[in-house]
Amino acid sequence: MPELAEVDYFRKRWNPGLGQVIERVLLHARAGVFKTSDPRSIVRHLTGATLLSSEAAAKQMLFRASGETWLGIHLGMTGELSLQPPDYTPKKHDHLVLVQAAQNLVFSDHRMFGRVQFSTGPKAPAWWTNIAPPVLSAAFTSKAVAGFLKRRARTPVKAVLLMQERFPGIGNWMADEILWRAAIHPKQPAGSLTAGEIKTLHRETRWVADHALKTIGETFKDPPKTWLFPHRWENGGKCPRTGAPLVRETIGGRTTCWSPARQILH
DNA sequence: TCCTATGTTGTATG
DNA sequence: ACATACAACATAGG
Repeated sequence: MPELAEVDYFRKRWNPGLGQVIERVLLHARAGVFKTSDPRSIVRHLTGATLLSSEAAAKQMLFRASGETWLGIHLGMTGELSLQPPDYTPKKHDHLVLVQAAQNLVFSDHRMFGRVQFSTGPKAPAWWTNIAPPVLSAAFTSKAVAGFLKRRARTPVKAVLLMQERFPGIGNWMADEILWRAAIHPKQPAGSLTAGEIKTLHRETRWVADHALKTIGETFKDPPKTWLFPHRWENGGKCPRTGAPLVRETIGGRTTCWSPARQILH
């Protein structure tokens, strides 16, 4: 279930392992999560290394270890990171386990849409530095959003919000939350948004990212009932602002929930 | 059995 | 070259 804030929450779960030696590395070398990395290289370089730091950007995490090693993890659809006791026995879907004296750091993902990346060298690798600037950074301007929407003029705005090259970290639930707050219909073609709607979309994107990081990103608890979030999968769910029924439909290949009383196609 | 799932990527088509 | 739409990836659970 990982989008921007969930990813940051999972990243922090490994915090107790920072500054500590990785004594052993256990992995399922043939798991699909190693499609873009070499599991033997991971074992060779990380065994005996010290885990130094971590950061999150968009839906990715970067763990730096001694010996100029860079471990990247993308959680895909069902991935998660957990902290397990030293005597932990890896389970079926645990693809990567960093064994330390005080705990095991575990990456598991039953559906295997996640990815483990690995590089060595003095500089952070391209797969990390190429991630688009965060929606909470100064580079994420209303003007940049306007230009991006223009180039995707005929695509439903919902699908455009899922494009990581401009909205890094935004996923299915955040996109629905943003559009609901901005009172924009998810099917509205991106090129047909008014100047006012673009400004609102930009503002709400930042608001949702900021508040998700402060709530879910810290505690993993669901946002309050005043958000669309807790209502969007309920059968017979009601819009928390209008009280009118919510609807669901596939838009841009993803199930989308919106409030027809608030979000009107024009 | 059939359908769904908080994601990305490759491919076909315009 | 770019924009657009959708199947494919792999697995569990309702």
